Amino acid sequence: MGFSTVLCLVGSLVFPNPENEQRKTSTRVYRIKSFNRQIVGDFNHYTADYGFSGYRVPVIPRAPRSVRRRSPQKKLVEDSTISAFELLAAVAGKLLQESESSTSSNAAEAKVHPGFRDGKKTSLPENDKALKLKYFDQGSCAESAFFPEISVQDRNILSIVKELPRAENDSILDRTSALVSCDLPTKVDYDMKLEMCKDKSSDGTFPCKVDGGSNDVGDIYDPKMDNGPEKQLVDEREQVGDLTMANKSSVKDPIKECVNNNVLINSESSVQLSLCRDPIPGALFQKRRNDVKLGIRDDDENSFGCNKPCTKIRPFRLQLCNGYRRTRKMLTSKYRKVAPKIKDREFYNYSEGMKSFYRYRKNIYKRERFHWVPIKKRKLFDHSFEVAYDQEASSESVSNLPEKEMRGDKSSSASIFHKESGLSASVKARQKSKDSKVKFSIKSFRVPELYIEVPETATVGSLKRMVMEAVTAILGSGLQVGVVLQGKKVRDDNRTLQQAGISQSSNLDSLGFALEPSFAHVSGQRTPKDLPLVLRCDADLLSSRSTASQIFDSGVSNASLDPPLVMKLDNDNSQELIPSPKTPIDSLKDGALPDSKALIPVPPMNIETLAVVPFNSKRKCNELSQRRTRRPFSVTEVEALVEAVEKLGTGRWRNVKMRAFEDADHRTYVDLKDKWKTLVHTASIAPQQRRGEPVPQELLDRVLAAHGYWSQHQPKHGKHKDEPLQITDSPMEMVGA
DNA sequence: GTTAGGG
DNA sequence: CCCTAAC
Repeated sequence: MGFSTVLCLVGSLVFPNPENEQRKTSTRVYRIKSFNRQIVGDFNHYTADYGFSGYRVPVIPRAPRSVRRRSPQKKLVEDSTISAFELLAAVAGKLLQESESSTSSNAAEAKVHPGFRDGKKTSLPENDKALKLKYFDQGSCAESAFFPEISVQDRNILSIVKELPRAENDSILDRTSALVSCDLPTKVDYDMKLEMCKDKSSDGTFPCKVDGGSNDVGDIYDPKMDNGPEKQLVDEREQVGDLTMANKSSVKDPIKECVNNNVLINSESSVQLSLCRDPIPGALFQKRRNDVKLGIRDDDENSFGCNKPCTKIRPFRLQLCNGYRRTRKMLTSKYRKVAPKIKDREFYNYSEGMKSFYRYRKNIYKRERFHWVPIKKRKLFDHSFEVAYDQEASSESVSNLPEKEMRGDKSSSASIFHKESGLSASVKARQKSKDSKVKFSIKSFRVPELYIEVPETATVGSLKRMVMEAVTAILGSGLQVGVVLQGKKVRDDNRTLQQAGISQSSNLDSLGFALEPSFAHVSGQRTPKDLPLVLRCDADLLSSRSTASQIFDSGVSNASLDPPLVMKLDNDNSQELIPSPKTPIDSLKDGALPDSKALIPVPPMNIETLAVVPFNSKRKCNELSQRRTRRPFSVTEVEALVEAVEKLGTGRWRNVKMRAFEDADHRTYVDLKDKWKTLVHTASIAPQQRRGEPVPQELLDRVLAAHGYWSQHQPKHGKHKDEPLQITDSPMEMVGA
């Protein structure tokens, strides 16, 4: 059937909170939360290739989204800013509605329209694009609003903007300029900028973007680029030129082909497409508290409804590994909960936080564990997933789906954010009772999370460039699609959807698609051995979670946890655009984008700075590692354990290990001890209360018998080291008799 | 490095 | 499984 897509690039930036500019640190960390695109596709039930190249699908207009749905905005420190955004949102929404009927199905072809004001910029894309604007404010949960299909032609928006007080304009402008826009959306953005920049006298000029058609990547505004904005613009355009080109070709490919060929999509093309063709973007504006040194993922708050308003910060660390990737391990809410305690500690030092993190994790996990309600945002801590249930998105997707049939259909949407990789995907899955097909509506993909650290004195323009660089690097390095089902990564590409559990009857809400960076050299670092390598150092963390060790018989394993890219800009002279032929990012992608002319204001010394992985140097790798993957004991193992304990007793786990689990590297004696503990518990409870793979009652009986016996004979504490052997045959005989 | 226990 | 105190 037809394969249509709704593309939406969402760019998010974390802005420092101006109010808290008290910190001496001249560095700011920007977190690019996401660049999303939406894809709607229809997949054959039996195709488990996941090779659908949604990116190639033609862009279709998105249906308008009601602005009313926006959740109430939280009070911001900067009311003006809020107002501005709200205003924009409102306007956008209005425009959207108005233009709803005029949407075209092919976004690729943007029409040129005469400027609507002052004869300024003239080309205005006509296509409707969806503008998703996420707005994160300090201390508040993420507020998001979708502005579907904004008709650029509508000049009302312009007028309104223009009427805003200068302060507001500036705010808007700043934020707006931060948008990574493409295509049509860019136009809108641009026009607004033009209007606003009239009043801006000192910030330089706004580069006038030359309309390049639908493939524009969007301009990057650099207020400091007085001396050559145009040139900069050109460079930037060139930078993405190849990407755009690549896109074109792929875009034209009928989706059908991609879908039916069962061929994995060229990740690069996909990436490029997402980068260049994504219509528009939105921006996530987030504020960070500067007074808190330990950052905590803001998303966490959403998950737990935390009331703390100032914990927008999140822990992060920089890592130098062919591109600074951040090992993202402990970004869970517990972590946040302890923020108050560690707020004054070293910025990158989370040792304390980690402790707390672990301490709290369990409770939180318990709380979340069995809840799968459609809350706004939810996470699967065990897998570092953030699952968001976006009603808006859902409704939007539904209303925009090409097939009208979808309307009224019971559909659910859920997005899963892979915290470790920074990639996420929102999926809207619907089941079609006929044809044994499962329809997926991939609402969005996220590029890996980016952490960019720049000095406060850096210019917005430099920041933008860095973001662009980072994104380009990620995209250029290639991406691969991952399928996550219920927190587990489906790795077996040969499985059918049915086999993988992705079927009509399955809970598709828990299905997610993730874009995973696929750095060649990184992948080469993957641990060859099939070890329970959960505990690894930063370098390995890059992909440790993706190693084969995680692949289980079922073909499903925990999702990989790839850290995000991290960029750091420490140079106060960042204003000076330093053509960096070999920036960290460049080295990262290394060849991926040989033609890139990106400018990265990161001097060599900064590279070294980056090389220093804050966490790394101060903590043990294990501290950052994730909990080992759960490896349930098999009946065979239990049997071996029982037998060993029967003979050795319950106080010599090391011996038990050597005796019965010598070759089981993944079973430590502590594990055995713990298992015995649970076995005893299991044996003592009612069978109905037992979970997991059932252990033969016979074994459980032996467990109880041995436990009872050794409890009395206390072979523990090295009482009689040799007794076990001596009584090897007596204990069980006694008990069993 | 091991154990024992609490989490 | 994790974490730690106490060997």
